[in-house]
Amino acid sequence: MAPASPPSPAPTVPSLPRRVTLKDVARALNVSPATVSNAYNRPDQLSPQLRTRILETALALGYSGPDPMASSLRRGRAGAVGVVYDATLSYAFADPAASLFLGGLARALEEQGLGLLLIPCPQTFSAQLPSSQVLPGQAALQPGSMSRVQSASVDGFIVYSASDGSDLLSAVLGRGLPVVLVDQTPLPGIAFIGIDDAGGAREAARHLLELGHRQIGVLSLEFGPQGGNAPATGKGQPRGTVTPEREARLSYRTTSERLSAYRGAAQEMGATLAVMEARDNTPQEAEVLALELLQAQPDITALLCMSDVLAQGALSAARQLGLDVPGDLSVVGFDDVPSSAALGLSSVHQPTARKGELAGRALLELLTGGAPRELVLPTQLMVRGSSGRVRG
Amino acid sequence: MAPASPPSPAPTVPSLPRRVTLKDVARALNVSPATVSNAYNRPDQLSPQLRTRILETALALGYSGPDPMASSLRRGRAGAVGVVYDATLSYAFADPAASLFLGGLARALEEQGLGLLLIPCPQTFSAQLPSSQVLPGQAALQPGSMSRVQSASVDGFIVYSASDGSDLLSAVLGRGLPVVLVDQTPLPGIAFIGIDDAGGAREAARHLLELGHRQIGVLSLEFGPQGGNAPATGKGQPRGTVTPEREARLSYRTTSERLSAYRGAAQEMGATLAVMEARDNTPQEAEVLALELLQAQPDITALLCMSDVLAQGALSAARQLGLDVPGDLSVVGFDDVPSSAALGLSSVHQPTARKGELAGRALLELLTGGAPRELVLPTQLMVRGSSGRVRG
DNA sequence: TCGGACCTCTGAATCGATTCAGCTCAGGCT
DNA sequence: AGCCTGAGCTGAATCGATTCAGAGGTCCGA
Repeated sequence: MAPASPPSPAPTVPSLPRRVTLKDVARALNVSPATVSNAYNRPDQLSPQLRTRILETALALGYSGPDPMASSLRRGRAGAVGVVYDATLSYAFADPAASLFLGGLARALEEQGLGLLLIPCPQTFSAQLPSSQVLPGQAALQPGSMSRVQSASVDGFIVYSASDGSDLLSAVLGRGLPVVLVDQTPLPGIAFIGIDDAGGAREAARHLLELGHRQIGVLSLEFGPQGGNAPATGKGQPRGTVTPEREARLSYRTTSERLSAYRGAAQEMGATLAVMEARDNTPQEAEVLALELLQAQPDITALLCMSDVLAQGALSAARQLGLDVPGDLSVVGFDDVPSSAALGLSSVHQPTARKGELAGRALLELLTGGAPRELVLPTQLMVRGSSGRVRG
Repeated sequence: MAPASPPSPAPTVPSLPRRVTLKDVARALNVSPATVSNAYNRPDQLSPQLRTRILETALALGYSGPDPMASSLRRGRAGAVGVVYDATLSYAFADPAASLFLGGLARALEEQGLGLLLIPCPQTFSAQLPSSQVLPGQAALQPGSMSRVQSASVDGFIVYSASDGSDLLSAVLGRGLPVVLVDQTPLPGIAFIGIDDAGGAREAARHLLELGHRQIGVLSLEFGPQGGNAPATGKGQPRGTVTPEREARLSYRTTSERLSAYRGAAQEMGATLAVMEARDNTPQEAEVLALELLQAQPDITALLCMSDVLAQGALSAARQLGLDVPGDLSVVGFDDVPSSAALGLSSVHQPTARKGELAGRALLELLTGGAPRELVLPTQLMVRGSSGRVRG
C-alpha cells in the first residue's frame, strides 16, 4: 500500500523490452531470416546493397549480430575448449609454470579462433557420500566442479595434471568429447602430452649426488587429492610428513614419477632422502617445510624441489637460517620458470610453453578428425649457482 | 564405381551414430522429455525411483547429460564471462601481474560456478580498409578478434587494459552485456576497477629524486596499439625511441597515467627523464632498451620501470654492463609481483589479485541487476635493495 | 463423501539462429 | 524462340533442451 501509487495501470508501461533478434531485423526489412543470417555469415550469398541495408537496419534496431548461443547450438560447435585443472583456478595462475602452459595453449588455439574456457574445479567433491548411494553415472549429478564440466560449452577438453582416477577426469571422459591429457597418466586411445619427468628428476638427483651430497631433503609436490575430512597427517606429526597411508594415495603422475626417480638415483649411491609433501605449490608452504626439515635434520646438505616455486621457498628458508647457498645448502628446482635464471636457481628445464602449444595442436587435430597422439617432451638440467659441492 | 562395392545398401551400415539426446532417453523409458530434464535439473520434481531409472537408462544409452549449448540457449545464460585483453593471450600469461589478476578474477567467479572464457584478440585489425568502405556498425563483420567478441557465449565481459577507443572495446560494448573495465579509462555508466597509477608512479619517482637522482631513464610500457603497417620508429632511430607522433598515440591509460606522474615529479625537482617505450612487456625487450639507453646516456643513475617484468630486464642489463645495483644504478619497478621480493627489487605494490577479485565481484553484481561501480585501489611503494642514494 | 492440498508427471511452446533444397528471374547461347 | 545457367532470395525444418500451466491421482480432514 504505497501511499502515492494509484492502482491505475502504468501509463506507458516500459513494455517487455524483448531482445531484438535476427527475425526482427528480417521483419523490419521484409526479407527472410535466412537472408539476414547470410548477411552475417555468407556475404557472397546476397547482393552487397541488400547486405548493407540489412546491416544498417540491424544497427538501427540495436541488433548486434547473431546470438552466439543460438548459433553454437545450431552449428554444433562451441568455439572454445575447456581446460580443467585439478585445483582451484586461482591456484593455477599462481604457478608460473601453469601460466606458461596456458599461454602456449592459448597461442595454439587462438590461431583457430578458439577461446579458452577455464573451468573452475574446486576439489570439493570426492567420496563424501556413502558409496552405496552413488550410482555409477551419478557423477553427472554431483554439484560443484562436476556439473561445471558437464555444462561447459566446449568442443573439447585439455586435462592438466588431474590426479589419476579423479572424478573430474571421469566426468570429462564422460562428455565424449575430444580430450588431451597433459602431465598425467596416459590412458589408452586418448591423446597425451607429457614431459620426461623421470629423466629430469634423475638428472637433478644425480647432479647433487655427484657433488657429494648424501643427506638430501625432498620438497615434493602434492601426492594426491586431500581428503576433505581428516587431515592426512597424524596429529603429532609436523605438516608435510609423509606417512605410508599418504604415500599410498600417491595419484599425481608428476609427483610419482619424480619421486621414484629421485629415490632410484639416491639408492644407487646409497644416499638418504627425507621427503616432505607440500600441500600447496607455493613458496610460503615450501619455506615452512624447509625450515622444519632443516632444523629437524641439520645434516641435510641439499634440497631437491619438485618445482621452482617450492625451490624459491627453500631459498627463503635458507636465508632465514643463515645458510649460504650453495655453500651450506644446495637447492635444485624443477620447471625452470623464467625467473629462476635471474635467481641463479639450478633447475630442470622443461619446455612448458611448448607443451601447451603442442597440447593445443593435438586437440585441434582431434577436432578435425585426426588420431590421438602421445608425445613426451625432453627435460634438461640447467646447472646454476644454487647447487655446489658438498661442504668439506 | 568402386569395383568391390555392390550397389546394395551396406548390410550394417554404421548408421549415422546420431548423438543421443534427452528425447531418446525419454523415449526409451516412455516418459516425457520434461521429466528427463527434471531428473537432471530438479530432482525434487520427480520420484527418486523414476529419477534413478532415468539416470540408469541415460548411462546405458550413453547420454551424458543435457547439452550445454542447448540449455544455455534456452536458459539464456552462458555460464561464463569473457575476458578480453588487448594483446594476444599468450602474452597475457607471460606477465605475472596479468596472471595474478586472472587468478583473483577466477576466484570470484568460481564461487558462482562461472567459467572464464579467454578471448583471443590478436591485434590484427585496425584501419586496414579504406574507411569509406567501412560502415559504422560493420565492426560486426570484421574478421579475427572482432568476430570472437561477437561470437563469445558469455554473460558479461571483463575488459583488461584495452587501449582507449579500441575496436575491441567498442565491439564489447556493442554486445550490450554487462561490462567491467579494468585499468583503463573509465566510461560513464560502466563499471570500473583500477588502481592509483598516478599516485604509485609519483611515489616511485619521488623516491628516486629524494635519493638524489637527477638523470633518470624510464622504461615505459606500450603507448598504444602498434600500427600493423609501418614501424612507428623512424629508420635511423633505435628501437624504443619515443617520437612525438608516437606519443600522440598514447592510448593506454596505465602508461599514460604513470608517465605523467613520473614527469610531474621530475619537473618539480628539475630532473631529466629519458623515456624508452617497450613494445613488449618482457625482460628481453627491457634488457635491450636498457642497454641502449645506458650506453647512449651513461650519466643516467636510475631507471623507473613501468612493470616489474621490465625492471627484471633492466637488472639483467645492469649486470651485463657491470653496473652495481644500487651502487651505480637504481632500479624501481611497478606491480610488485611476488618474485620481486626475492629479487630485492624496489617496486610499487598494487593489489593485483584483489583487483581481479573485485572485478569479478563487480561483474557478478551487474549480472544480478546491481549498479555499476567505480573503484580505485591504492598503491604503495615498497623500498627494497635495488634503489639507493645516488653515487657521489 | 466431498473438497482441497499435494505429489508426479506431461504437452506444447519456445529460446535464436542456420541450412538446404528450391524458386524466380535475367541474361547468354545456339 | 527455347534452353540453360547462375545470382539472389525464401520456407520450413532443425539443433537440444527448459518451462509452465495443468492433468491425473492419492491422501487427508471435515
